[in-house]
Amino acid sequence: MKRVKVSNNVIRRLPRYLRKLDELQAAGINRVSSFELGQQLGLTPSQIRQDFSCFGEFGQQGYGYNVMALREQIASILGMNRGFKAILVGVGNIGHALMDNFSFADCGVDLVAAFDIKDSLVGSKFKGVPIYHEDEMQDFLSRNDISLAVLAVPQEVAVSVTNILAENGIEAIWNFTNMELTEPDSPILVENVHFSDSLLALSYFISERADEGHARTN
Amino acid sequence: MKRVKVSNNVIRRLPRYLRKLDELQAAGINRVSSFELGQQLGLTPSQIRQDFSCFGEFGQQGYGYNVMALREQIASILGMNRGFKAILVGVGNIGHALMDNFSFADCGVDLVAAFDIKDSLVGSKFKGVPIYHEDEMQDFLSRNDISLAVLAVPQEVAVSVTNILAENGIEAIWNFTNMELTEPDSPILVENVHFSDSLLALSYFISERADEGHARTN
DNA sequence: TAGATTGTTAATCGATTAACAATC
DNA sequence: TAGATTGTTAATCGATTAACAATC
Repeated sequence: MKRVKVSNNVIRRLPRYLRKLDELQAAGINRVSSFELGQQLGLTPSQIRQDFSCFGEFGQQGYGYNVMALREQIASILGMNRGFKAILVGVGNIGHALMDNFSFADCGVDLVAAFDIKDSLVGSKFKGVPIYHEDEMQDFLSRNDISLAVLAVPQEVAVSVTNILAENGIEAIWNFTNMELTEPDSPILVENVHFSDSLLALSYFISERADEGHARTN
Repeated sequence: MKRVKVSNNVIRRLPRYLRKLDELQAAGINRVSSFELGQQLGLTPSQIRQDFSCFGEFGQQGYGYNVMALREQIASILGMNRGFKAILVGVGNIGHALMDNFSFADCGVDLVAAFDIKDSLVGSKFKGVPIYHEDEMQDFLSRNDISLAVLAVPQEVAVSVTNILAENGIEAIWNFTNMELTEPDSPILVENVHFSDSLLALSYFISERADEGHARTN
């Protein structure tokens, strides 16, 4: 697989391609052109072909793309079949909701354990995932090859937990706390899920439309 | 306030400015330059000044920006003081986690009601927010000026609920289902929170680094 | 006043779009 | 073969960065 420097915009579109291809596959469609894909995703055919060409040649002239084959290529590019292992730190509401509703497996990620400090949780299993005490985390990490930590602890302890994770070889943090964890020198990858950023952007768009609508009636 | 067409990139940075300014304010800092702000956010001073200039002149030559004043300007741009009202549809794990952990008020949004079909929930209140039966939603919407719906229902009913919301004057949907709701012709604003897209992007970056690291050792 | 820093204009850089030869 | 559609190169467009006069 080619591994040239790919822009962030392209990478952020890959999961959207994947979802759409899954949808097409589920609908029994096994062939798609960049034109059709573009229409359904609101992108130009050019852009889609450019995006794919960052990683190789997946199509066929005069035909387009095989849905299943393209889906597998993109899954592979995203690292979905590398068997990355993850732990969940913090089994509060958000952590619990993730365990219950979110399919890590569908992303090719193996959630192997969860950690919390609450006695009522420690020792139990949820959907097959054991919940251990956070004191055991360091030991667990040293004995297992964990790439990823899902951080869903209270804000107050977010930074200290992050330090423990970083010291114990975690490569990436999927951050559900509202804390900015990215330290300039740290080699750890952080992907933030800032609910408020998302809601505020939406609030902006509602405001914008309200103002436009008002202007139009004047 | 100026309302020129502002690029999506700029809008997505506004909530980050807001968070950083809140942080500075909490730390008792009341003055900041574009240079300092840039350092802390990993942006260039130029970009920050360009971003702000889309909306007006908030700084002062030789001084920089007053943290509190700038914070209020950005809050206002984001529509945080417009008193937008929201309802939550679906009080499962995710919906419950949002009610419990997420501060709508901090985003200037007033969560006035939640809806579900579960008898054990209907009629109760959670953190002051009443939970009604989904059958009452249409009636509720007709009698209240609700801008925003937080969609946290099971995937199977996402589209049908969206239609009801659209027919009853909802302007925007904050979408926590993994369904693609954006219909080409629909005037409703949709902001998707796709957990899987976020995790898959992270998975890509871990893979990329692993490959690079491997290449480096060769 | 001298120093600092803005807002804005111009230059650069990167991403998207268009065009088209290659080819299934 | 003729039609369709790719992968890629060139053109365009937009976003970021640099520079600097204005001014606090």
